[in-house]
Amino acid sequence: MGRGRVEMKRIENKINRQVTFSKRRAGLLKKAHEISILCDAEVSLIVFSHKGKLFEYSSESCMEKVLEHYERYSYAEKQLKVPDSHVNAQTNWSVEYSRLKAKIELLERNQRHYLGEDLESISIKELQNLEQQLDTSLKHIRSRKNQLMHESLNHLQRKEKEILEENSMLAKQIRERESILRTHQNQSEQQNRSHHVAPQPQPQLNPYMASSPFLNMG
Amino acid sequence: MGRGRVEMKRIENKINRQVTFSKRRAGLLKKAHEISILCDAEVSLIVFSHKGKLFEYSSESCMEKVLEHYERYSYAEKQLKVPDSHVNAQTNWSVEYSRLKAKIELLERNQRHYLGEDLESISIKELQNLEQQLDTSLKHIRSRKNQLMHESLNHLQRKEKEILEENSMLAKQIRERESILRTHQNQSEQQNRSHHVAPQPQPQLNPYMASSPFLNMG
DNA sequence: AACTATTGATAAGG
DNA sequence: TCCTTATCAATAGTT
Repeated sequence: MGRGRVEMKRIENKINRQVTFSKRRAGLLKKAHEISILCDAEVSLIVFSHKGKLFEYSSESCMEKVLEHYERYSYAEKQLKVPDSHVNAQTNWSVEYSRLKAKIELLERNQRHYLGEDLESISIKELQNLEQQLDTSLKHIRSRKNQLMHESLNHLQRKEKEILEENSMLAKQIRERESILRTHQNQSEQQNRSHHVAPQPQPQLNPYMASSPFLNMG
Repeated sequence: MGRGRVEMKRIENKINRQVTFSKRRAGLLKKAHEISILCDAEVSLIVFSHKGKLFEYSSESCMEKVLEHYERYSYAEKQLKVPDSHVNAQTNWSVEYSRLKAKIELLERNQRHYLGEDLESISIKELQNLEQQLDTSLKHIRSRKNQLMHESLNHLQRKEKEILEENSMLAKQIRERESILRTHQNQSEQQNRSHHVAPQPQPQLNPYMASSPFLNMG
């Protein structure tokens, strides 16, 4: 297609290669899409340009979905084909990778169900199980929440009591200080009758201000 | 290309779809190969047929290589990180492995929470979020369950109606058969007054037996 | 699976 | 990158 036949080998001219790449890439992506629509197929196409730029097509909403499908499928195939005999380091990693991917896929699917999403695919029986499960979960969660709130309440009540006690102690100290000051004043008045000393104004006490300067008076 | 334009929608005819699938699949794989050769690109193509059979092409020796490249690339893109160029295959696998492990751990932790387990480690605020989340999930699940049960009910009601109609049709046919028989009996009696013919016993009709022999009476 | 009429992809050129 | 056009590969429909 196009003017003249093309030889099946790397296009050495850089510009030509770039142009052909972008044309054929568009065509390839289009055809990938078409087969997925026409034939109801699940398609994933990944293309890295020579320079390392990524282009991709996925028939599904998310590429990972197809890749996970692939990993699961090829994992199952490998399990059937290679019965644990001649395994090198490379396959070990691949197998492990596929296994983890499959596990993640399963967990994510479950999570969606726990979040009430993606429910179209599950049967009435499974829905009932799920409902019962979440009902039980909610009971546990509410019970734990109540417990925590009770503990929190108790803690606050203890704290309040402590602060009140401290408060009354501070008030007592203030009264003592007052009486001492008054005694001193009386003594001063007796010693220097010619001077008039005005009474000191009382500062307001904030009962919750733990770092009040009065604390340092103990 | 081909005789007449094709509409871009799922081919409903199963045979046609299957044939088109295998033709276009071959074309797609060929083109994927061609672009990888001509333009020196790294290509991976995964196709699952409607029935779930896998077909794949990879320009590299091993599909996993491309997928790994993809995962690294898209993961890096997501993380907005610059892909470090000086990493060997070993560290790649290690990084990928621990990434997956971490993901699984997180998912499993979440799952335990959704199942009302392992609640000691989470705060009141998180518990409240969880409670609200599961409450919403339960609403969705119950709504979906109700929908399914309604559909099931409607289906059964339609079925019942159909069966009742069939039933009454069968009853009508029986009445017709009876009257024909009676006519014949009368004729026989008139022709052979010397013979006494006993009335035929009525067979019991099972209303749900669709394959009743009466169906064949037209 | 093979054939073939027709379309659509694309190489080359601007 | 986009447009145009000549060419031919891909393929839809048929046998």
